[in-house]
This record gives sequence, C-alpha cells and structure tokens, in this order.
Amino acid sequence: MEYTKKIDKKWQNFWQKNETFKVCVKNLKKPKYYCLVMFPYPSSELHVGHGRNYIIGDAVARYKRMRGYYVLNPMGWDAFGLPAENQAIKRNIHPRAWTLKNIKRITEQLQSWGISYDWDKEIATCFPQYYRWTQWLFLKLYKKGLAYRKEAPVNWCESCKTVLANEQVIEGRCERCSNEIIQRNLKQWFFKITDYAQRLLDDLDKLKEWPQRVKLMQKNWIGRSVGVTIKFSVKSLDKPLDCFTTRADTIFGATFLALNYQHPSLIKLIDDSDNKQEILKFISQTKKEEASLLRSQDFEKKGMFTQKFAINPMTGKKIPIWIANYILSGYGTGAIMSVPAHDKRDFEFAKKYELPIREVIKKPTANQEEVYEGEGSLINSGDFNGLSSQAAKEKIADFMERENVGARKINFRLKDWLVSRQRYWGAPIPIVYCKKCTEVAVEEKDLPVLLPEVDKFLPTGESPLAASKDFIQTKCPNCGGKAKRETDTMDTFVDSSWYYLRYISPGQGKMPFLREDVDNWLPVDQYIGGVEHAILHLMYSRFITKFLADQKEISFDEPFIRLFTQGMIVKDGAKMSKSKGNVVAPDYIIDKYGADTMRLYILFMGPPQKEAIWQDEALQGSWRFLQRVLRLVGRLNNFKEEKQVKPDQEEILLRKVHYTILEVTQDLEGNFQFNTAISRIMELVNQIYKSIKAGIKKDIFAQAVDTVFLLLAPFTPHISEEVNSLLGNKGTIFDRSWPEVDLKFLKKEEGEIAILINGKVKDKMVIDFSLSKEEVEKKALEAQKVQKIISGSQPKKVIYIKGKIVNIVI
RNA sequence: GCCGGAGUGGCGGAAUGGCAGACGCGCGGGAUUCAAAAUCCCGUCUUCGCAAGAAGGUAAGGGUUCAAGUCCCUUCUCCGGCACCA
Repeated sequence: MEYTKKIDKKWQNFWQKNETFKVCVKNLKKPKYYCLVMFPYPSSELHVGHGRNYIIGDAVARYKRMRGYYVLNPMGWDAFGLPAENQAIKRNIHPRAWTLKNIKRITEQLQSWGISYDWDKEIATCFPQYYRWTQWLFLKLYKKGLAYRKEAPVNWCESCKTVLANEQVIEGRCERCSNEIIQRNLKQWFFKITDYAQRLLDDLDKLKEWPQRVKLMQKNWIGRSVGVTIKFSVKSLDKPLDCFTTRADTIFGATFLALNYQHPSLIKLIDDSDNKQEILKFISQTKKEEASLLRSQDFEKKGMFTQKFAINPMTGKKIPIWIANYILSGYGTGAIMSVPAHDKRDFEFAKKYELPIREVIKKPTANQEEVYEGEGSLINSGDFNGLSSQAAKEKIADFMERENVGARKINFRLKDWLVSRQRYWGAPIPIVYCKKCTEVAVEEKDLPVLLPEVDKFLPTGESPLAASKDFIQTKCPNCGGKAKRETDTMDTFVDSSWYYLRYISPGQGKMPFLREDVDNWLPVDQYIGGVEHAILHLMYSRFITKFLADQKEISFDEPFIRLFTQGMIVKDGAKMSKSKGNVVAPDYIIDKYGADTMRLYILFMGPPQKEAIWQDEALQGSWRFLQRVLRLVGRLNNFKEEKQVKPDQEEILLRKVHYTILEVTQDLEGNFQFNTAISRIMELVNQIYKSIKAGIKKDIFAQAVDTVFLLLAPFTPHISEEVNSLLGNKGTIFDRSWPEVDLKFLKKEEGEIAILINGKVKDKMVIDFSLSKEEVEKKALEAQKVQKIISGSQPKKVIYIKGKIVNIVI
C-alpha cells in the first residue's frame, strides 16, 4: 500500500464523525489529562514554523490517551490585540473581518494536519460571550483595589500610538513594531501585580516541572532585593531624603547623594540655589535625552550640584546632593546614596566631578581594581570596623531602626501591569466617568460593554472608541446622571490571562466558568508554547490564577503544572517568517507528502526544546521511511513462511520489539524526546526487514508490525489508523492501549563486551553474562590480542562492568 | 556588565562516567531497469597503509578517574534573558 492524501482525509472525517476527541467534562471515569497549547493570534495563516507547537501538543495528547487518560485538548483564538489589528490596518480591512478570516483558515490548516482538538470547546477572545468575562475579571480586580487608574510615566509607542506594558518593551523598543519607546506622563489603568510579587517569586519553587530557565527569567524579572531605606536629613526640607540601598554596610563610604530629575523634593530643594536656572536647563535636557540615551551603550553620566547638603546619619557629616542622569525614577525612591569606592557607577561619576572617594570595605589583597564591589571586612566605619559585610548589614540596620534614621525594606523590580491601550481591537474597560460620582464601575449585570462599530479604527493616540458617540454617552450606574464611558481597551494579555479556565465551559452564559468543573480539570497538566512567553503571558496567568484563588473562585493557585517550551524552526539562518521570505507553506507539503510526513519530520528534526533547522531534503527521509513502513504491511499480507524459520532471529526481533517499546516510552515520559523515540522505531523497522529476510514466523512478523504502528500512532495518526484497520481492528487505534514491555524478552544471557587495555578498546568477545568476574577476567586475559600487548606481564588491575566492558590496567 | 544555555562528521543530530558519531540527510559504489524514477545491498570521522591493521579524534588548555563528549578549573566562540534596579 502507499500513503496518499486519501488516507488523511478518510481518518480526519472518521474522527469528526465519531467525535473521537470530544470530551464531556462531567465524565471523570478515567484520570483526566489537560493538554494545552498556547492559543495563537489569528493574525495570519500558519506556516511550518508555527506547526511545531501544535504537532508536539497533539503527539502528547494522543500518547496520553493511549496511556489511559481522558484527554482534553482544546483550541481557541487570542483574537483581540495589536498583531491582528496591525495586519488588518495594513490591508485596510476591519480587524474583525480579518480575524475571522484567519480563524477559518487556520482551523482548516490545523484540521488538515490531523490535530486532535475537541472543537466543541473552541473560544475566541474577541466575541462578547468571552470578553464579557474578561470585563468581569477587570471588575473583580477593581473592587479589590487591584485595578486602578493613575498618572504615571509610561511607555509610549509613537508608531502603534498606544502605551505598552513594561514587559512589552524589548531593549527600549516596541515588541510589535520595533519603534523606539518614549516615556510620557499619562493617566492609565494598572493591575496591581506588585501585591503578588513575593508570592509569584516564592511559588516558583512549587513549579517542579517547569524549565529552570523560565523560572530564572521570572525570578530576575521580579527582581527582589533586600536592603534598607536610609533617611538623610536636609536643612531646607521638612522631611529627609530617603535612599534605598542593598549595601548598608558601605554607608560610611557614602560621599554624596544623587537624585533623579523627577524626584518630588527636587524643586523645593533647589528653590534658592544660585544655579537654579542651570539645573532646570539640565533637567529639561535630561528629560529629552533619557529615552534613547539610557538604553544606549555609550551612555555618558552627567550631573549637577544642587548646592545643598544632606547629613549622613552614621557619620553626622555633611555630604553634597547632586542631580544625576543615571538615577532611575521608577526604582526605589529615585534617590541614592553614592559610594564611589564600592560602586562602579558612583565611581565613574565621582571621578568625573572630582567628588571624594572613601574606602570602607577592605579589598582582598589580590584585587587590584580601583573599585571593589564585593563584600569584605569593614574599615573606616567607626564602631562597625572589623565586621563582615553580612554582619554589618544587620547591625547597621538594627542601629538605624533604633535611632529612627532608616528602616529595612524589600524592593521589587516588577512594576504594576499597565493594561489600558488606546486602540480599537480589544475589550472595552468597563468603567464610566460621572461628574458627580467621578469614576464608577459598570455593574456586572450590564456586561458586556460591547465594542462599538466604528468607521475609523486607525490609531491616533486617542482610543478610536472615542469617535463613537453612542458608545461614550451613558448613564452613571450610581446616580443615573449623564456619564461618559472609558474609551481605552484592555491589553491582549488580559484576555489570555484566564482563557485556560474558559475551555472547560466555553458556552456558559451565566458565569465565566463552572467552579466544580474547573476544579476537576485544572491545573493544566501540560502546557506547551514558545519561550517568548516566559515572562509576559506566564507571569500574568500566574497572577490572575492566584487572584482568583484568593477570591475563592477556584481552588488552585498555579495554573500550569508542567510547562514545555519548544524551540523555533529556522531556515536559511533566520527565524521562519513572512518578512524574511523563508516560510515553508504546510499546504504544499501536505499535498505532496501527506500530513503524517510533515508531522513525523517536524518531530524528528531534533530535540523539541531546541531550535531546529528546516531542510527540505531531510523531509524526504520521513517520506521514505513512511513508505518503507507501509511496504511492511504489503509484505505481511502476502507473507509466505519460509521453511527454514530461524528461532534465534525471532528472539532477536522480539527483543528488539520490547526494547523499542521500553525506550520509546521512556523518551515520551521524559522530556518529550520525539526525535530519539522516532529513531528507535526506525531501528525496529530496519530489524524487521532483516528478520523477515532471515526467516521468521508470520505471527511474530505481524506482532512486530502491529507494535510499530501503535508506537507511531501519536506521531503519524492517519497511517496508524489505516494500518490498524487493515490488520482487522475495529474503531480507532486511539482506543487501544499503549504496548506493554514484556521483560522476559529483554533478558540477555550472553552478548558481546569490549576488552579495554588502559581504557582503550583493543578487542571484543562474546561471553555468558552469568560468568563471574574472575572467569571473565581470565577469558579476557586469554584473548590473543591482549596476550600480544601485555606479553606475559601481570596486569595491575582488572575492572569488569557487567555486560559492557572489561578494562585491563597495565 | 550580570544571569542562564550551548559548542560532537559535509549537514540535522545520538550517547544512566563504560565500545563516540545511533537514527536520518547528503555523498560514493553496486544490483534491478531498454532507460529513468522508486527500491534493495555495500561504504562513508581524520591520517598512514594495497591490505590486515595502526595512530589520532567531541571548541582550546589543564585536572580528577582504571575509564571523560559527559565531572572540576582556566580560556575562547555562539545563542538567550536582564541591563546604570543602587
């Protein structure tokens, strides 16, 4: 038989007709397994680079089903948001039309690849029945004070004409369009994710089955640092300047203070300074340069003396207060104590402006550098001399707290999540503004706040929703008076922060999800997606899950038990993408070679968590292999048992069969090593060819072939189904169970081991594994080649590793 | 700069500290064929050798070990994340 497109279609129709992959969430007779692939932005059709995700997920889902789980494998669409909107604008189409068109197209594509989704669970975040609950989530947060509006310096993309979350700014540029980001002071909506910073950090330890590197990235992003906030009193200010530091042990070396230009006390501080005008000029210049300079590598530190002094609370000495362009406004208090002897940045600044440098930590003798940033023993530090940095940090913090000149403080790098966007294609924020009642939440019963139809959805800097008078004008839910709606929409990442809950009850109209069902099916057992979401989506989802757990809406506080991040597919040295012009169209491949060929090749390319290089020629290998496997079925049907059946061949084949089951199972149970699993099946197929050539009985041949197709089923479901039915089985192969290893076939009584001399292979011999160490040693020493090399002398030592090697040391 | 990860044939890549290069691609040779495609068989790390064989070999250098691609130290290169976070 040959593999043709007809086989793909036949079984895709079969699965659909028989609802093979449909899941009834109430039916919990078998252990559940929730397999989830990150849902796509329907911003364009899929190419093979996207395919890896879904094919890996499908292999996992099908495998787990054969292992006896009740597998939920749903699919949906992250349909709102910038990616689709930008594409639509480019084509001058309405974002909705463009999105729906892509959803239709991608659905066809996924079906043509034979991905086993339960399409009854399909969701799209752009439909009112979904975003109604995104708005519900917003209100929940709002009522708990975790959604709030404030004016703050925010990231603004001039090309996308919208604000962006910190997480969406990559090296100072817009994640979507790479335009340079500028800072603007705007009144925006935030989610208070910082309230959860400590828990998001601590609970990373719970995530035993997440890749270490993802956890590390989150840890760094959260960026917890422990230190003290120190009060530096200033004569002309009524309250002291607070400075956060993690190095209280270096306080005696603080020779000046440095302030960010936005520091709230600055204006008052310089009010009567002689150089006030110059400072103001400096401020406006810094403001201009900040966005581009702060991120560039050749950033030059600049500053200006305020002519004011603060008192170092430990020494009682006056130290100058400077304004400096290298101080961040959004971290700590926007002011620092500078210790040039032990901080490179402060050192650089002090050198430039000839500020005093005072060493307070003893350098290790070996260290020749001018600045020593490490820890050590304190010097020039009064009563604290001789203490280690560690001890001094504690003692100094104690002292400061006692004297009320400072207090212990934990700072996080993580900032609140900026969720409002001045864009059309998103869920409207359910808030109205009333003259009398100011800011009022829309009532839950009035949800959804429908996204209005507008003619103009191009970004202008103000939300396009503002153009719809019908939308804006409303009644205040509080007083019934005239009110205006909020016109910003929500960040796409809000939509995707809870979608895994919605799959369980996608049609539910009265609530976002049924708690009982969600508690039964979640957390997600296996989550699969690209590492590019390591911080954004995965952190937001964790936050929202924790929040909902706190509100007693669900009874788990981590959404994803196991995470797998797959590598990208690259071609011609670049990530596969339309703009690079290196995409491979899956339709063409499926048309020519069939879905299973593409699936097999994508899984065989290399370790799935690593980047993989697409090679058209290598795809042929998968095609050849499948044809070769299928020829076995033809051979089996016309098989005439040879007269000279060789029992040892049968033994070899059966051992190979069971060894392969063992290895493939281990590969799949481990870190999804599809590539090695497939190579082992290839080896088995090679062995079958050898064995039938040598002469074996038909039933053993049949058994081996059956095993091959069972093991291949998660990877090449169409072919496996076809062969399964040809071999006389009814129904779907996915209702059969995964083959079991029979250990009796794996026992080996004798075999070849290598003889090494001083660790180098010199000879080989076949031995009985039941032989004792002494007997093996004796036999090895008798080997001709060994005799020749050692020429009669006594070996110093002999090491025998059972079944593997014997090493003779001379 | 800091924190991760990786470096193995012509290529994608295999190797619980125990025979490096499984499996596949490509390439070479042969069989089959009127011919081609497809298929099947053999070969394919490097050097020396007609051969049997010998020697070397996992980025570079050093170490631990009976035994190192694998563990430890130093250096180099590449990739990813964060980046004046005090």
